[in-house]
Amino acid sequence: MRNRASVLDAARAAFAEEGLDADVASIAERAGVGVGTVYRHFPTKEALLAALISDHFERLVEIAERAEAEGSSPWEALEQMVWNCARRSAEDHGLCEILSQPPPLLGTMPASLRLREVSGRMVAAGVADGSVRADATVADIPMMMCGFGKMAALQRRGVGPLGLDWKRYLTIMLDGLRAR
Amino acid sequence: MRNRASVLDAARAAFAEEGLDADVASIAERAGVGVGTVYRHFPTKEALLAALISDHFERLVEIAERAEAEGSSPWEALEQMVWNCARRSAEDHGLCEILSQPPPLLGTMPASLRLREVSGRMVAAGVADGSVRADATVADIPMMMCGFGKMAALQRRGVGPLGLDWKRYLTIMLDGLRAR
DNA sequence: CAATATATGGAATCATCATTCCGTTTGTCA
DNA sequence: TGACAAACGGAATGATGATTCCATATATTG
Repeated sequence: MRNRASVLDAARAAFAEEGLDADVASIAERAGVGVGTVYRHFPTKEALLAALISDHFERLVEIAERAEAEGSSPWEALEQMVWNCARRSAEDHGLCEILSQPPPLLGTMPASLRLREVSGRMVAAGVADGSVRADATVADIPMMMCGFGKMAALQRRGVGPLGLDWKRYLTIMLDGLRAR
Repeated sequence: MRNRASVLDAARAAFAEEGLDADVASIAERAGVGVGTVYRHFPTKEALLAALISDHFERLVEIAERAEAEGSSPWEALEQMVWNCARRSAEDHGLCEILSQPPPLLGTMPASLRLREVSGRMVAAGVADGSVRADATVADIPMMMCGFGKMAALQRRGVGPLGLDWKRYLTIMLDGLRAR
């Protein structure tokens, strides 16, 4: 029934605001249903999460493909992709936590593989082009995004007197990836 | 009684191997005592953790001070400090998690403040020297170490097909901090 | 409309942990 | 050695949260 959609929306909101440990009761409440209903549509909390993650990554793939097409140079494209993916993710606490704690399912998810493909092309183009450091690899991108997720999640939670700032983090990291 | 010491050691080992969520029962078991004994010596699990963290940070301060004294240039010193602190931390899963999830207590801990002081001097010297990017700040160091903690903790847990590697991470990050 | 199948709400169940309590053991001192 | 105190061990308690169950409500079908 269409309750499924409202559960999904509620979950998205709950995870975005409260992070991955938003409890199922809170999701049910937001959706205006009982917990039983949540479980009728999704076997476990994790399954619910997986549906959302997959969705989010589809969007990131779109962003990456657009950047690849629009970027006026390999470096421009890469930079645009990173910043846009980051901006899109930064508002969602839950997604940031996922980025920084890649669960096993993430690695095999179709959208994730496609994202890896696109960014792989971009890195390769940048290396060929001489704009990206010669030893760069596809793996550097998820690594960078993993760190981004951590910074964004912590910053969102207002943690510590340490000056955590995901924009600053990406600025430095991207400079580190650029060829000298 | 000297059980206090064995509890401390057991906790260090437990947190190092199992991460911060090692449970108190596991710590007690490792120490060969009952949970009651753990609580006789430390009011809460957090207090136990705080004792260990403080200890670890003392060591990091030493490492930093040595690097400052030995480094043949501000940049050398900074680099040496970062690599040595990282190496020293990398073996301890618990410490890595702490680095990547700076709890509030960390900010006010004396050793942490001293570490901030030392690294502040090093960054300032590097900027003055022209070897560190001009807009660098003390805050960049804990930020970098926070990311390091995340990478090391995930890598240790063998997470994902993503190529997480704290050495690679630091390499890129340090290049990002260096002046162009 | 009656009978059957499907969806719902939310209380009850289960598991996991930190923390507390108290009967027992070990150590000290006279 | 006997009595008191400090240190123990580990079962019991309390809290939190995912997941399960089932009585009830809603939709379908003949």
